[in-house]
Amino acid sequence: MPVHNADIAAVFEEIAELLEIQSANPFRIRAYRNASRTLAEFGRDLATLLRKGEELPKIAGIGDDLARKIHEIVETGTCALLERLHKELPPAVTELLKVPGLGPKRVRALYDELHIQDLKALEQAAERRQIQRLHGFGEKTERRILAALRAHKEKKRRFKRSLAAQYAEAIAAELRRVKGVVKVDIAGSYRRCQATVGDIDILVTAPSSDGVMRRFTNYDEVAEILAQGHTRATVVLRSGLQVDLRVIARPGYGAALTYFTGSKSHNIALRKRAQGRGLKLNEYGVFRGSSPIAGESEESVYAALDLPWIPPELREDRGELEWAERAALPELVERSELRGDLHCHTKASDGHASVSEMAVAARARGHRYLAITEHSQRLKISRGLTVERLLKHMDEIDRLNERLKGITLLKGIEVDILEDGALDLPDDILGQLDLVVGAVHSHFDLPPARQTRRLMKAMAHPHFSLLAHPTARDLDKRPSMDADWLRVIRHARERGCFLELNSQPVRLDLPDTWCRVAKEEGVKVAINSDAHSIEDLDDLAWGISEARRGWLSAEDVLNTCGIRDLRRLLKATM
DNA sequence: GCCGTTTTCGGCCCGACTGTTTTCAGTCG
Repeated sequence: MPVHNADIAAVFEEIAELLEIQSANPFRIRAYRNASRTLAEFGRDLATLLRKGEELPKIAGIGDDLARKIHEIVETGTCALLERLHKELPPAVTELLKVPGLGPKRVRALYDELHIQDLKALEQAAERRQIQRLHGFGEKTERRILAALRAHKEKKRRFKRSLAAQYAEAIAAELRRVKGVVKVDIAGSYRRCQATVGDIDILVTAPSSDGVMRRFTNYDEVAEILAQGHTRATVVLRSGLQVDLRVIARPGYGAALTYFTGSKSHNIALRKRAQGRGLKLNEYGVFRGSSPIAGESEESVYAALDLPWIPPELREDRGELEWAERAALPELVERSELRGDLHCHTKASDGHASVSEMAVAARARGHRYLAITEHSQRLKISRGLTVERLLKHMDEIDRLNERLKGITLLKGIEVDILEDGALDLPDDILGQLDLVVGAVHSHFDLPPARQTRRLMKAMAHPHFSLLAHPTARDLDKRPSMDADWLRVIRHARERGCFLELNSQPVRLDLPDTWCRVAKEEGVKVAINSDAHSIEDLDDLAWGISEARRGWLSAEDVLNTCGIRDLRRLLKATM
């Protein structure tokens, strides 16, 4: 079985959890946890590297011991330490840690006292009222465990950012109306523009917290109040979305916003940096001893640590502090820099507007060009175009271009990439188009090697321009396809073709981490709406957010070019 | 277990809230 970085990361995470339950040295635990996280996001596949006989690259947080264990895991799929821990503690106990309210200490107590080692045994013990009798537990804790187990069965869902926005903005607006409130910000992963969010963090600046707390907990969408204190409260809305509120006084606003924007690991990195300068950073400010030296704005916080302000989208502890220190952070792409859109549909296939309606709407949004890219014949459910219908459609676009002012329509197609990597229309037809957008709509779960070959074969086609929604992920129901994405990206560079970042809120595909790899590999990314209606043209905003999270600048984005440069770049692919 | 313009040893991020306590440990973000 091939071992991926994610598998190595999983072994380290499990070791961390088991050590935690054993009350091992917390810093040793942290070392495994940090390593797990680093590896999960590491760009190059370590197993492949080692198999080629290459040295393990120097990775921060991986020392001699963990490097040895990586070798071991790559070779055997597991490691001796994990096996030993499994002998001391049943593997399933780690799932108990996922129950809210249960940490390592309580899991240990449950195992030692009641021999509970999985969720089922936990539920039975709670139902029999055995848990409340344990030292350090009580009736309330037991009830909470039962409730959490029930919620677990329903599975806590993550919300697409576009959906969370509707709930979050409404509650923020409500809090802005409370008397005395100075400022309301939505922080957390929402502000960092993550594709999905697990909960919402709202930060309120107000001289007194009472009115805000009252309005928050009485908000009519609140289904349950999980916690409520003087400065913090947590509720669950009827939609299932959890919302955390923090109220702070004015002076430390910037420090609080930084703190509650996260990410957690970015915060930790910042605090370490503060510490290295003899300072202390917390949500109230930057302190030398007990005197505050910064915190009124985010800029002041970063400046106190000798850093420029870092855009929220980059705050993931993916090297942004080092790049900021060298003043080398990218100038992130903005919506206003897009000159056009290279993927949309009309009534001719499964869209809702006519070609001319889409053109006029795109022009009104400042676009200088719009590629019309209907589905191809195989996708019958979307009324994909046959050769005959496509030829007719191309005529219509030509005629429209003659009378349209201020925008150019490009003739394209979203052609299906078939299971074997062939394209769903004949070469001579594809050759008559301005661009060929290839897309996978079937066979998402081929073995990775076959999936990779399929994509590379499609991209090698002489008329191929752009790979649409490359990983085919659906944030509500389907993970990214398994393929060797680094190879696919490098193949795009060799072929001179491009990758799409599809802006539909449910896709946001190419995902941020691969955007960054594409940038590093010199492959331009097209940020497209894949609009099926006029309103969908505005989805580009979501795509821009994902692109910014992927460190993309205007120069890394294909459709920031003017039409002449765009045609030249597309020509090179044909 | 990692790491070093204070250190190869001795550090390693910080505070609020809850429940079970009777002054605080455990958990969470």
